[in-house]
Amino acid sequence: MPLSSRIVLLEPAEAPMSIALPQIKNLSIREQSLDTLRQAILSGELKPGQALTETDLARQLGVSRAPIREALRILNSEGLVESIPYHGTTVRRLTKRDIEEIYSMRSLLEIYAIERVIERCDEAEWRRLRATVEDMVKAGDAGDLHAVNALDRDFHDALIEMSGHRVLQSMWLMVAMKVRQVMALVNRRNTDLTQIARKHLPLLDAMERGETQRARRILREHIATAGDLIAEDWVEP
Amino acid sequence: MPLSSRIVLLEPAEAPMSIALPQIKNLSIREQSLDTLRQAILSGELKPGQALTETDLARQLGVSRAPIREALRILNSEGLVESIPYHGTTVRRLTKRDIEEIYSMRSLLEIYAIERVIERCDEAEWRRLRATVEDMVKAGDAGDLHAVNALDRDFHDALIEMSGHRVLQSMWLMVAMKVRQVMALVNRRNTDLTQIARKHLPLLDAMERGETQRARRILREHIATAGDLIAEDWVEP
DNA sequence: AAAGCGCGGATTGTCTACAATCTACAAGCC
DNA sequence: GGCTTGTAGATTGTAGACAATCCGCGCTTT
Repeated sequence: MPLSSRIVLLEPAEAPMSIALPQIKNLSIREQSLDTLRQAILSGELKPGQALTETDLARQLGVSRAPIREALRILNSEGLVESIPYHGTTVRRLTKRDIEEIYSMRSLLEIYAIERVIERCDEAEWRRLRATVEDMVKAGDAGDLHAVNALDRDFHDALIEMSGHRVLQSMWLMVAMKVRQVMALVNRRNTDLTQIARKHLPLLDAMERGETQRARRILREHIATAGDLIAEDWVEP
Repeated sequence: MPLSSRIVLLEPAEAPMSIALPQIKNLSIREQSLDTLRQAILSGELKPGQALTETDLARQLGVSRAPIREALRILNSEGLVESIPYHGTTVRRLTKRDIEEIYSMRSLLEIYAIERVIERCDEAEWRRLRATVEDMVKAGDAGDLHAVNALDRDFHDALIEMSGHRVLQSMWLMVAMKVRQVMALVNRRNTDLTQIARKHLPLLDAMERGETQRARRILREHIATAGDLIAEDWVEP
């Protein structure tokens, strides 16, 4: 038996094997169901108002009701679904007011985040942000809607993460999920991709120069116009 | 049998019987367990780090594990407990950093709330707020710690509710729970009750006069000093 | 003596069956 | 006919049993 190789495996920080080998994670059925359902709601696959019957979900996913129920309770406290005792669970409906509130909360949280980021961000992180925006611009020029969306999410998530505020981050998670859901439900017909991507440049400039007030103003308008555009032609059920 | 009385009961809107008869609410065991556990955590009865074993809880409450598990999942996504797969659930620990973050988030949310309240509050609501503060002052003078706490909560909850922003309200709920927990865990030795109660008066004045900037400053300092005082002599486990 | 090995106890994860409750619709009564 | 009342079907709520996993302890092996 090659003892040497075993010893290497036991050495804690010798070789960076964690990079080569992907983490093996045996997620519980509850977590898998949760992820699946959440993803389906955020992608718009499960539409607001749609009924989520425990028995049906369990049969579709090939599991029992217990883990499904626990997943639904979690989704309920995340505000993505609504449950009525002995009646059922449905994907939560979104009104125009909801959308306005979601975007105003997003504005509040994100502006607070960039104030903190401006104070504590270092050179490496600025480069990381700038690289993301540059990729976004490229994707916009190439007309790759999917990539622009993903990079836009990355950018704003990174902003929040860099704030180093975990409570803020958990609140952001809630709001960001709703934003994703809204974005998936609205049919963006006249969206100029290159425009969206390039809008991030002045924000990043202002932040990097430490011009807090200007950064605040740009971000506030950025989010407000986005929210207003969506809320405007939102069709209530 | 007195038939007449039965007829009265059957009349829908004749007599205001809904006032006489209290609503009967059959809360599920899950909800009852959830309320019980949450209350125990917020009151400090269940201390951070304490293990919450499903079997034990089920036996203590005289129910099965299923509803307990669902309650624990909800508490987990509320951030009050922490679960590790196949290992157990514990009351979430609070670090000094947590407390700083909680109070800074409270400040952010509540300042945003009063900005909205100043714009849209009407005469009756100002009276309601003022009455609460006056009661608080009285309770403070009487040295009734419990009453001051309850009225303080009422006051700040009312502010949030008056903002008419439901998403803000749901975020507030999360933060306010943590604040309650912290307040219950810290031993306030040198708290001047009359001082605390009277501190609300200038805030209310500034708001009622529409002096937004001044109201912001007062509230920010009010919350910051409270948070700093607690964070200062917080003993980490 | 120290590093692997396996075993037992404790805890969580999942499944199945059964009970409680709600909605809607049909039957009965005035 | 309109209102109450009862019943059927569907759905959620709860219970109890079993499986999977983790942890620590003592044992073996080198």
